[in-house]
Amino acid sequence: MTPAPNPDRRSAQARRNILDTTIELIARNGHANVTIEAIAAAAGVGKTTIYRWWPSKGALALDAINDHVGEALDFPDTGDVVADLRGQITELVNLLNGDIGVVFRGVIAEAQSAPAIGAAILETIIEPRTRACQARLVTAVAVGQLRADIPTRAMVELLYAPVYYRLLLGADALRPQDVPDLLDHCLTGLRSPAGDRMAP
Amino acid sequence: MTPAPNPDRRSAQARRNILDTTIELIARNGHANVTIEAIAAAAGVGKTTIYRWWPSKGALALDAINDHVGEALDFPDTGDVVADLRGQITELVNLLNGDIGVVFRGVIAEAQSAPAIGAAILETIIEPRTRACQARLVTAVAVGQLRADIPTRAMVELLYAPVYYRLLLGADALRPQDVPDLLDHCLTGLRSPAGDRMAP
DNA sequence: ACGCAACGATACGTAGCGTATCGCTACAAT
DNA sequence: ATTGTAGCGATACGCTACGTATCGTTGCGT
Repeated sequence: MTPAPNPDRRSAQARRNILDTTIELIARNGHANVTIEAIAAAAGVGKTTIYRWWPSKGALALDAINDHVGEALDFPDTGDVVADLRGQITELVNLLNGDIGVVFRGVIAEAQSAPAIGAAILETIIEPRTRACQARLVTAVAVGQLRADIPTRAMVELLYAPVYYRLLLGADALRPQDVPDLLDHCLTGLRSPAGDRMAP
Repeated sequence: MTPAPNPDRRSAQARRNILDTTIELIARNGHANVTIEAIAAAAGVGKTTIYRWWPSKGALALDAINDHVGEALDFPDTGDVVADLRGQITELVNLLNGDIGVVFRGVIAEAQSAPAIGAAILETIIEPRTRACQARLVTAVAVGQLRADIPTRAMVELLYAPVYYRLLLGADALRPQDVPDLLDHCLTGLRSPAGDRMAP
């Protein structure tokens, strides 16, 4: 293996240009249609520099996402879990409807054949926010706003799965204004409150 | 454009070999790690033959999926919508946990940067089964088993989104034995039946 | 002033793309 | 029976991007 480079001597300027250019190029052309050489050229950087710090285009794009999103999407606690979820999911939907959404789709795509990328997505994006959401749900369960007989982990998946389903498999994007209904359906359930009146 | 080939003179043998080999190779190595040249070689076929009938690896893989799945995953109607959903979703989970799951993940991945593939997935896989599910839900609504104030389209997404979420973003696969609980959570909802007892 | 390591640039061999061009063969029309 | 047609497998082609190696250059710490 090539000797590891020294992060202390790393050019902050080159890193910034690379991360910004990555988002811009992928957002415009799609992940699969952007080459590392093109990113290097557009960023005014030697492609050696990219390969020195990132092992693949997917890893670079994932880094660019995390750099751009930063501390956004943190979880509030107003006491009303429905309002908190509505706010957070709406914010996520807005983010995914922009440039970040295109880049994220590409990274998830690459992860389907590259387990290392999948693990990195989970570790840097999904898991931290899942845990934050779980923590919020735990307090909601404690005050009786949510059922206590469902693992909060399962709740998180149930709430966010439709967002990612629409991102990756939907005919069109989920709109922010659709979030309240979506949330209500998850919370109230599909079963009729009237019960089964099939047989007379 | 190259003149369209005549389907009547197409070699059924070559088509069979290509479709079977595609599933086999992608299931073993992952979509991104299989080349059309490798499929042609393993199928004992000239790569010209593949390019003559399929425009891309994604289109070929999608065809191979549809060929292998065939009429499976049809929708029963036993009168009990919960049992019917449980059976159908379990069947889907089993399918996605096998070779088809690997191939499908690859096709969805390719679709993220290739809108034509995405449209083809919707048209040949998602939409027909969504409509079949919707039809079953409509009868369930009619007999009072499901709420009448949620569009059946939204219900379908709510039920199936967690399956695809786990397929594409999960740390590990959804097990068939997890389906009943998942279904119950969707049907009953996350909100506590006791109501909010936060403030004394 | 010096040395080191990251930098941008460039060259390189390799893999796979998608197309073109071979006879060869199976089948349909005559 | 003969002939024409068109899909077939094989092979060669130019091209693009990959990922690595190797330059001289530059900027920073000592």
